[in-house]
Amino acid sequence: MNSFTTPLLKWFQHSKRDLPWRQTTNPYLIWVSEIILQQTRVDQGISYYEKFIKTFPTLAHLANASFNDVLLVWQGLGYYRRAQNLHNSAKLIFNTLPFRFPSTYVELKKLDGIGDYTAAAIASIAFQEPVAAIDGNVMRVWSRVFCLSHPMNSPQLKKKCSEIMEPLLGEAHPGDINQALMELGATVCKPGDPMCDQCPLKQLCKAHQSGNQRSYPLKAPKPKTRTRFFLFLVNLHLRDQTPCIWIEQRGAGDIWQGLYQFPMIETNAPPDSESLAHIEHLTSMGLTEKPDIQKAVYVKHKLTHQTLHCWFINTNLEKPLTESCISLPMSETHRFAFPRPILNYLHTYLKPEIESDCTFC
DNA sequence: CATACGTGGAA
DNA sequence: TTTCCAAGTAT
Repeated sequence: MNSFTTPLLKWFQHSKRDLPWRQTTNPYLIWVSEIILQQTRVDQGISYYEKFIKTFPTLAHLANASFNDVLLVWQGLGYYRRAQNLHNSAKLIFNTLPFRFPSTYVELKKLDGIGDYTAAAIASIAFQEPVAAIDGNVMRVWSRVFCLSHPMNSPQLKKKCSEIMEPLLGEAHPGDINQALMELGATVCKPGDPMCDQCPLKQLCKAHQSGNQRSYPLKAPKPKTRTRFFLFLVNLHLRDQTPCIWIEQRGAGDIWQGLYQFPMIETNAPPDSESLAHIEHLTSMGLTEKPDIQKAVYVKHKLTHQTLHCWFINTNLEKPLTESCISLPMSETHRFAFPRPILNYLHTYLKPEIESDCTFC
């Protein structure tokens, strides 16, 4: 037995958390959990996993669902391309006869949304294939154990981890070894304050022995961020005695692909007389009153690579801003997926307004 | 290979 | 308040 895997597996056996996806070996469910957990904390992912498998209990359910319904379940989780990829891959698997869930690393990796890590995770956990699942946790653990001097997320560090793990996975329990390393990274060998006293690998860890555990892994460079200014035109109106709002779907090539928003104007600077003049120009579209920026609701929303400055402006736009706008009854907003800032505005300002304003009763 | 892609909880 | 960052992938 290996000097790493023996203490690791023993520790995992009695220290692992009781997580919903650990109660199954169903590859479909393992797959769903792995996609949800990409760049996502376990705490945040659990409720989404529960909701997802309740809505789509089998691959057939997912394959036969509409993309809109998949996106709706994903609403609020972020990285929405994951939902698209999951749905596309489910349809592909389900419609390729004879129906069989891909069961090897190589087959899995061909699917949209499944890269090195996820292919190895599913192959090892659901099919016992001895392949290394290397995520951020695993890289942090090995980075400390061997004092590796490559920055986090660098291809070099990933390659190094792959070389370290290859001889460990051949004997038995590749799925448990992968999960044990991830669990160790998530609960003990944490980024900020590793709890080395509880670590099954402390005798083997070079960083701990030299007291340098906090110096590893080396930090990845900060991503550059760009700043954007969004003006959302909020228009509550009556259609057939029913309170409605205009919404439009976001397209490809930008954030929030496939989600819905209020008609929006993006400017290069915070709203000023120039941008308001631009909005005024929309008078031809039915805007009969100049929007008052002072009354706008302002929200700052930060993404990994962007800082969004959002203003929500009430308008009396009588026609859609573009051809693709939909006049949606307020009672139907729960059928569409919105980005977090839109959803927050909807629930904080629009829903209460409808309930309190008698003109909409 | 560097960069874009969300969100929310902890420090 | 700001910063960090979490079970990565696609391009």
